Amino acid sequence: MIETTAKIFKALGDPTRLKIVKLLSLRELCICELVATLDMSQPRISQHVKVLRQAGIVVERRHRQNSYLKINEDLLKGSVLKPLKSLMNVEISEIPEFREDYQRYLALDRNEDVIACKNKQPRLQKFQSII
Amino acid sequence: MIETTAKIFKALGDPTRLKIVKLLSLRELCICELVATLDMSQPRISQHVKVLRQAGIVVERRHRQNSYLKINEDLLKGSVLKPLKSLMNVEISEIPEFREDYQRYLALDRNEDVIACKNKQPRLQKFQSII
DNA sequence: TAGTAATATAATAATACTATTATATAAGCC
DNA sequence: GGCTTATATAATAGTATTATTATATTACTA
Repeated sequence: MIETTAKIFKALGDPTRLKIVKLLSLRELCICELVATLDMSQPRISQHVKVLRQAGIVVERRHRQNSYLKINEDLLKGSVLKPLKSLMNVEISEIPEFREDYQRYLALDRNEDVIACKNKQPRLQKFQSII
Repeated sequence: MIETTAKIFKALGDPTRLKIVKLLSLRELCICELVATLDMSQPRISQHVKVLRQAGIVVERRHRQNSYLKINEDLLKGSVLKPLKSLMNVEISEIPEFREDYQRYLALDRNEDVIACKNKQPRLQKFQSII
């Protein structure tokens, strides 16, 4: 869950890949058109597109020798962020990657064995985990 | 614009930082509480928090020696994605980083000087750039 | 079938990230 | 002032990303 979400954000966290995504929002383009438009080397484009594909951000349509790319409709609907939304909305106790962390958090929260800070400080209210 | 957007996504594109964000969605926590909860070294937490702060994802409140962190309200409102949304919604011709790229794209689109692919292929319809 | 176009992959060099250990700073407390 | 706590920064080693050049694959085309 954490890994999958991180992968999507990581894929969007690069200027070249964001440029590709923006161009694909205009229309479907093939690799060589991206190469010509962005004036970058073909392997460079191919490699970045691969990252975007593996993160499920763009989809590929093959026709003859060409590889036509377009944005995954989900991204256009704003639902790329579904993984982040569910990460933020789901109960932390139900997230496998937090199994041990959450136990420590609870202990700390109850001031039990895990004593993180010696001086107890005023604290803002908890807030709900809606993203 | 591209760089700023990439920075935000890059910041969220790391498992440790996503864990920190999720924990901060429970409540405000200080560095040492994050250290105790995630059972990671203090410099490791501090460095990741710095990245999140610089991307505007978390905000810091200083009290005595402690550094209390909470999620930027904007993130909770779902508007971290504002930069991505505006990137996707704004006219590409108005994005400085695309100045030269867009000229090449137009030429290619009109089949002018930039000849990207030799064989012209059937093409999906353009679609609107709504994310 | 030889040649070319479109894309993919490999090898590599340069750079950037991550986590660690060690040390510094800064704010209390005795 | 000397000690402790909380956090920051530096130096470093290991790893991962990025872009390049060179080469391979795949699908036409003449």
